[in-house]
Formats: sequence, structure tokens, C-alpha cells
Amino acid sequence: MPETPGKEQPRRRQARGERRIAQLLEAAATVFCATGYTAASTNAIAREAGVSPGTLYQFFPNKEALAIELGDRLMHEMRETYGEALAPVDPATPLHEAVSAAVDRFIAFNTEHPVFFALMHGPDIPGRIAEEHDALHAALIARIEELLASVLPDTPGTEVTRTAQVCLGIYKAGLELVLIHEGAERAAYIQEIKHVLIRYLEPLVGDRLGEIQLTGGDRQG
Amino acid sequence: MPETPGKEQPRRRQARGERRIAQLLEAAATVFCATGYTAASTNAIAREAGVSPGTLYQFFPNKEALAIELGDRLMHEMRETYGEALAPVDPATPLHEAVSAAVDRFIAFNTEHPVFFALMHGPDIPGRIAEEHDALHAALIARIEELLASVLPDTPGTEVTRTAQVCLGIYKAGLELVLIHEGAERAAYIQEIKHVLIRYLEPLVGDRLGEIQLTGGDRQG
Amino acid sequence: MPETPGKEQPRRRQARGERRIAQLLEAAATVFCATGYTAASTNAIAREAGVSPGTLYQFFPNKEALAIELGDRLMHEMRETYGEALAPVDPATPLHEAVSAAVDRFIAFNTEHPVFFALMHGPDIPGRIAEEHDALHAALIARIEELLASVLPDTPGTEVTRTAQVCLGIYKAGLELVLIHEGAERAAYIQEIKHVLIRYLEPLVGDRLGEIQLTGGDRQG
Amino acid sequence: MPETPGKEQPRRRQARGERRIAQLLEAAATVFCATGYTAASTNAIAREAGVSPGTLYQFFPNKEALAIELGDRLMHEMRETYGEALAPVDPATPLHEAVSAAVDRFIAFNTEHPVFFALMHGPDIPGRIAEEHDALHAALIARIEELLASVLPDTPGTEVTRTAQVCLGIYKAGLELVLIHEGAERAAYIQEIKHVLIRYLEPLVGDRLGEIQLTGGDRQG
DNA sequence: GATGAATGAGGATTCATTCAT
DNA sequence: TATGAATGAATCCTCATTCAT
Repeated sequence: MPETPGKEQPRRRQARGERRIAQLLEAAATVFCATGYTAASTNAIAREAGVSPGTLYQFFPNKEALAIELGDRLMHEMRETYGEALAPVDPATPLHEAVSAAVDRFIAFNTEHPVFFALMHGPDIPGRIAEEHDALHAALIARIEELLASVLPDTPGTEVTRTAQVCLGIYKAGLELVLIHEGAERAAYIQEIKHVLIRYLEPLVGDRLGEIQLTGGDRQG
Repeated sequence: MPETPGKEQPRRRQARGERRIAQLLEAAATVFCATGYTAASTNAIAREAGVSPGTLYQFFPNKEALAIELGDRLMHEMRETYGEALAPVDPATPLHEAVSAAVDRFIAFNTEHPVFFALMHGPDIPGRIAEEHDALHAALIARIEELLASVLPDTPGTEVTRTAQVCLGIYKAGLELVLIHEGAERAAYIQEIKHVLIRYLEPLVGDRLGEIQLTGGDRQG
Repeated sequence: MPETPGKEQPRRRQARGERRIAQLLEAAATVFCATGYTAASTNAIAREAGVSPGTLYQFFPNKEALAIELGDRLMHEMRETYGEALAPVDPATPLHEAVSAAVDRFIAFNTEHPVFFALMHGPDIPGRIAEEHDALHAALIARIEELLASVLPDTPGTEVTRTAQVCLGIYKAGLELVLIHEGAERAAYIQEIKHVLIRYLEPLVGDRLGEIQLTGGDRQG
Repeated sequence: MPETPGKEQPRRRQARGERRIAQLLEAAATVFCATGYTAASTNAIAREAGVSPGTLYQFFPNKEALAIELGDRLMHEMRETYGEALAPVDPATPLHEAVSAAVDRFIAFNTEHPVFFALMHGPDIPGRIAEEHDALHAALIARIEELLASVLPDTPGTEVTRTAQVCLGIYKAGLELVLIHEGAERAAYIQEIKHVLIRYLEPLVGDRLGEIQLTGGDRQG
């Protein structure tokens, strides 16, 4: 054991491997963003990571695995960064503040991790990955549902789910617009997302999150 | 019996050609829907059309051309079917009626032509096609801008454009949700799209389209 | 406790090395049996042996070397176990007894060492190994020739060789049948091998090994 | 129609394709013989056939398909050439004549089609092909069983099967020896195969095929 | 025009082997 | 020594596109 007796060097090799994995995932993120999942070639990813194709396959059994691991890590990081922050909402928070804060946080996350968007959107992403990212999607939906349910206790589950889906849809659509703009225009689009969400939710949840609506549902249009 | 030597030979040929082209585009639509643009193979399209790959290339120089022509035709048909119907809006129409009608019409169109959606969404659709479909997108945006401008004469162009982009984004996001559901649930999602749009637009354009808003927009959040 | 600094360090190392080598050869045997030589991967062998690929290459310069060493050891063990037992044949032994004993012994050996068969049979085993195993084959042939020669002193060498080749061929073909059956059926096939060999040899060597044939050769058919 | 007006040119293209297929199968046969199935690369086969890899895949979905089709064609040709000739055996035929004729015919066939042997032997030939060639093997066994059954009416089926397996095993082992020799030596080996088979079968079926044995088999050794 | 064969570069993946630690 | 990461050529196979008929 020629190791400096310290806290944690369980395995030096794994450290290198860990680094490679991160490197490869980063490269994959870059390439997926640039060309989409289907068009991304593993060789291109390896090249981007500065390693040989064989090395990629030492850590990932196939292209899918890269996308899946990428998704998992994103999910994890998202939970780490924003997850807990989102969960508890002071019922006294004004709706627009809550929405604004949530949107800002997600936009920040997505701006830092553009793959997230790329992976979430593939219409030609094959089966297993789609499922995997459905999981990601489902997790987000669940989170939103939770929040909604806490302020809409009398609304049936299907309706809450639907509202959550719509919110996420709005967010994703808005995100696309945000990502293709810069500077002031981007800021303006962020504002718009907030407006859309607030105006959509206000009739349902009231001005303050605490003011629970009585009717709960589709009472307009 | 190769050809009765007469005047209208070219006509006949063109007629046959037109049929072939339609056939091929239909096949392309089917395959694009099933697998997305990138994963769609020209051989698969030819097979789906019941012709040989060589025949496909007699009419389209490459895969892109299929997608582009498909987009053009969809645009054209859309204009034919709904274009003019959309243009003139009676200023007295209640907002929710106008929105409801527009959404219903587009949903109907997209339900009948699912490729539209498929082509509009590809994150891995290469450059030139993306541009082409930006054109499609741009045309839609222009139309919405027109409508908005007619009821928001004092609003600056950039703002109108932004609002139009947001509306289209909301619609596309909603469409995705609509297409993955059936029956009553689908209907419910259609309702939701309408709600979102109406609530988003109401503060801007007023209850009736004629009632021009004074505040002019983004003064909230 | 890296090493007690003493005299027999090399010994110990060698001992460890020997163990490793045995381990690796055993793993190779397993994998060769399971997938054949060509399809066997060195990484799979290393994994089977519970070591890293690098370790494998510390002891064997390449895949071939594994097969060759494996062959050598099998040969050696065969000689150890049955070699001397086979050599001296009491001329008074009835043919069928001699054959029966020999077949039983070989079957036992091959049942215990199925690689033997696997290595001997590869039609896609590349050159050098083939040669190597030709050596193995040749050794067996030599042994059989010896035996035959001792009872067929007047038969020309080529004929003896031919007879030996035929015997070995019969045995190998029979072995294949034996190995794919179990229990009583296997026993029956072993019987059959014996019948074939005895009936084939009887006209050549006589009922008793001592009764030397006069003509020696092809006096039938 | 620049065709010599003849009997049957249903499709010219198919003719070219047919030729290509034959060409590819021939090339596959050559390469399989040279390197065995596993080590044979489709690119090598294509090269041998003088076409590009893509062309190979226009006609065969994968490497397996080549081997399977090859096997089927061999089986077919074998049936065509020798099948019927083998079936009816005059009970008066002396055993050695029947065996001699059969062996000669098979040797001729295998000499002309060495792949047959190559395909029949792979210990590392993957699943589906193995099954396919088991079929080939089974067909041969069935044929031999038929013949044996006609002269051994009182022998139980399992025994007949066993005898057939042994005969085929002997033949295959002998074939190997035959194929690696030339000229007089080859002829001598062919003689040996005949001897082995005749001596093996004589106690079972009698001198003449018609003389059914009473003892019924394995009463020796 | 139509056909289907032909092409060959490119993509995912494997594997014998080497190398830094 | 042992490890496991690294390599890169080679494999099977696909597909947009072209060509002879």
C-alpha cells in the first residue's frame, strides 16, 4: 500500500476514470446540443473529449447509456440545486413571486445546462432514452403537481396533472424562445413566460398561494 | 403502347409526375412522423411509396428537398384552408371566441397533418431545413402579428413579435400535449390551450378585440 | 507486508506466478470451451480469471500463447496420466481389451478436459496454433503408430501412419458424439467407438495383438 | 427490349441480382473455407466477390444469412445430385458395394464443395447457424437412418439412430483426412473409410443388405 | 421514367494489446 | 506485479446517392 495514509483515496484509477466519465459526458452534452442525439456520433463525442472511441466504450456500453447517464446527472444536479428550495412554499407568497422565482431558477439551470433542453426534445430519440427522459419529465411534473396540490386541495388529481403538464409545456416552449435570444430580448422573453404562467394560474390558485380557490377547475372560455 | 403521339404528352407525363410526387411526399410524411427526419431513410420512404429509390431521386435531388417541399405544401394548404378565414377578424368578436376558433382550426389541421408537427420540432434537423422551416414558422408568426397589430395599433413591433412568438410557442407546446392524448382528455387539453392563450392575451387586447388596451403590455410581474 | 526480505523471494514470486498462470489457463479453457478460440476474447478470459487484462499479458504475450500453453499442458498431463500406461502392451492382450481400455482412458481424459476437444477442432483456428496442435495431434499419432508398429512389424510405415490417422479420426468423431450425450446414451456411444475400432483393426492385427497379420493391408472392399 | 427473344427472361434485373447472389455465395464459400465462419469478414467476402460491402448487404441481411443460404443451396444440390440415387437400394446389393458407392458419391460432392465441410464443423458457429446446420446434419442422418431401417427392420429406433450418427461421424472424420491428402494417398484414405464403414456395418446388416441379422447389434466388446 | 443494383464513406461497437500508475 | 485506462484498427452494417439497363 504505497499510499499516503489520508482520508479517502479508495482507488486512484477510479479517480482517473471518474474524470474521463465527466469529460465524456461533457463532450456528449456539447455534441448532443450541437447536432441532436440521433445525429451525434460516438466517434465525434470521443473526439470532442479528446479520447479514442475505445475509451468511450470502456465507460459507456453504447450511445444510449451516455444520454441516460447525462439525464440522470442533470436530474440529480437539479434536485441538488433547486429541488429542496422549491418544495416548501410559504403560503403567504404572492403567486407572481413564486412563479417568478421558479422560472428564474429553472432558466438559470437550463442556461447553464443546455443539453437538458436538447435531450428533452428529441422527437426521434429512440425508445429506451425516451423512457428515461420521460422519467425526468415525470419527476418534474410530480414536483409541480405537489406544489399545485398544496394550494389546490379540492381539485381532482387528473386536473392537477393536466395543469402541471400545461405549466411545464409553457415553460419548455418559453425556454426555447429564451435560449435563442440574448440580452434584453432574452430578459423580455423570460418576463413573458412569467406572465403566461401567472395569468394562467391566477384564476386557479388566487393571488396569494394561500387563498385556496373554491371551484378549482375549468371555469372559463 | 408507350405513348399515343399527340400534343398533350407533356401534360400526361406531368400528371404522372405529380402523382408520383404526391405519393412520395405522402410516404415521406408517414416516415418522418414515424421516425423523425434524421432517422428517416430515403430508401424507407421509397419503399413506403412503393417505388424504387432511383425513382425518388428522379423527383427530388435529396432528402432535404423532400422535407422542404413537404413544408411548402403544408404551408400552402394551410393558407388555402385557414389563411383567409383567419385574416379578417370582426373587431366585435369576443377574444375568447376568436382564440377558440383559431385554436380549433389549427388543431384540426395538425391532427390531419401530423408531419407538420414532426417537421417543426426536430432539434436535429440540419441547417438548411431548419431555415426552411423557420420560413414556415416565420409565416405563421407574421400572420399572428398581423392579427395582433390590428388590435394593438400602438404597441411597438418588437413587442408584437414577441407576443406572437409566445402565442405560437404556447400553441406548439399545447399541441404536443393534445397529440399524445385521446378523447375527453384531448378535449380537456385543447381547453387548456385556449385558457392559457386567452388569459395571456386578455390584459393586452381586452375582452373584445376592438377594445384597444391603453397600458400596452408588459407592466406586470 | 510486501515481502519478508529473505532468500526465497524469487520462489515465492514464481509460486504466485504459477498460480496466476494456472488460473489464467483454466479461465482460458473455460472460455475456449464456451465460445471457441476465435470468439474468445482475452478480456473475457481475464475477467473469468478474476484479473485485469494487463495481468494476463504479464504472463502471456498474446492469445495464441494461451492456447499453445494450454495445449502443451494438456499433452503433458496426458502423457503423465496415460502415456506410459499405454506404451507397453502385452502381446497376449486380446485386441478388444486393449482398445476398450485405451478408449476408456481417453474418454475419461477428454471428459475431464473438454478444452482438449475444443482446441483440436477449430476450423478457424489460425495458423500457428493449428501447427501447435498439429504437434499435439502428431504426438498422439506417433503413439498410436508405435503401438500399431509393435504388432504390425511387416507393414510399411505409410500404411501404419494411415491406420493410426484413421483410428484417431474415428476416436475424435466418436468423442464428439459421446460429449453431446449423457448417461446411458453416452455409454452406448462409447461402446460404438470401441466396436468401430475393433472391427476396423481386427482384420489387420488379429484377435490377439500377438497374432501378427501376414498381409497387413487393404484386403477387403 | 434488346433481348434475344427467348423462353424466359421474366426480369433482367433479377438476373443480374441472381448472378450477384451466386457470386457472393461463391465468395463466401471461399472465405469460409479459408478462415472459418467466425473469422470471415463480410468485407473480405465482398472483396472476394469483387463488389462493395453495400452490395453484399443488398442481398443478404447479415453474415449469418450467407451461411444459411449457402447451407440450403448445398443441401438442395446434394438432394438433386445424390438424393434419389441413394434412396432405393436393391436388397441384393452387396454391402461393400453399397457403401463404396455411397462414399464415392459423397466424397465427390464434398471435394467439389469444400464449404460443406467447413460449415459443418464450426465449434464456434453461433446459434442460429448451428441450428440451420443441425438441420443439414439431421437431414443426412435421416437419410442414413432410412437406409439402415430398410435392412434392419427389427432394430429399435434409437439404435438405428445411433448407428447412423456413428456412420456419419466416421464419414466426416474420414473426409477430413481425405481432404488433406492428394492423389494416391487420398485414394488410400477413401479406401480406409470404406473399410471402416463396411467392417462396422457387416455384423449388423450382413454380407448382403437383404440378409437381415438376427442378433441385432451390440453384442460385442 | 422506372428499376434495382452498386457504391463507399461513415457509424456503432469490439478487442487484442499497451501503458501509466 | 497488478490494475484498469487507453488505443486504434477492424468489424458489421446503413444509407444517401448514382448508374446501367
